[in-house]
Amino acid sequence: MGRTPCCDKKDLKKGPWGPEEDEILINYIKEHGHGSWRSLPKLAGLRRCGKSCRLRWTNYLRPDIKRGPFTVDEEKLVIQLHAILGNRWAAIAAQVPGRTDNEIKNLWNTHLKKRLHCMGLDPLTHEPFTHYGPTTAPRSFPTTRHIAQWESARLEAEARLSKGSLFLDSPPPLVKPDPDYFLRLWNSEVGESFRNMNGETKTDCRSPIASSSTKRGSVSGSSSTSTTARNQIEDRIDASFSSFSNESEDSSDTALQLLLDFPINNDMSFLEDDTT
DNA sequence: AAGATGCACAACCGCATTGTG
DNA sequence: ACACAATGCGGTTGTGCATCT
Repeated sequence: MGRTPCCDKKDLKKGPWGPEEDEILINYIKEHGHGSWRSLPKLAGLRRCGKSCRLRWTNYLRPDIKRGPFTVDEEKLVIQLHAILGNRWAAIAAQVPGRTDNEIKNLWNTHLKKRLHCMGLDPLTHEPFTHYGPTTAPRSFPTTRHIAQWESARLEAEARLSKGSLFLDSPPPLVKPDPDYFLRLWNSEVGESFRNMNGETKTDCRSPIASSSTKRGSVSGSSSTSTTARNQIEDRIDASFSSFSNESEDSSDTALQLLLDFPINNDMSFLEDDTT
């Protein structure tokens, strides 16, 4: 009754791939395509299971993979897509060109999750934490309605995604799936409600941008530099989005507005280094 | 200088889904 | 409709490197 193992575990190598193995795999796929992953290792002469070969190819060796650190707009996009799609890394990766699901998952688990947490948001739901006491609870904001609206938008996005089309009723002239769809969604009334809801929280965490793009606080750090830091961040944001807008030219205003509306802009205190 | 600690990333594991006979 | 195989996906772990104490 038990599931048959994906491969005969005997005599198979595990652990990190060596350069020779990479070369064998690349050459084989270049020449024959991957075909059946299960039979590939035997045909290519690799002592790996098919699963391992597929993973190595899709996460590392594929020629269209973009390596290097995530840009600010990529990170924003991942956060926004996560709000819509949840932990569906493959679906998120499909909207972030050149990035793999594994990479995005790692980014989320190592950086973005902590960042949302620092911003007072639940990384799972993107909602503000509700651990405040009864006296301070701003229960009046229409959380339930917003969540329902947001969930509705999310479900629609999922449905469209699953159909391979991300466009609304009147398709834009672009043929490719457009990340800007999510930006528009985020910037819509629903997104705005969601953002406003998030914006009610305060945080004293340090900058997500600084912490991700520099190693251990190399961004200058005292509270008196907050304006400078803020300007720097805004400059970087402008730069990021101007390049982003080159690909979808009508999105620049929306994207910039989106970013300016993003919760980090509501309270920039965490941009400051947390050295005390 | 050396050990401890934390972080980032690659890889593995097991379940879910899809395809096929 | 069912069983089985193949593949895809997400969660988790292992490892190497950088930084801290």
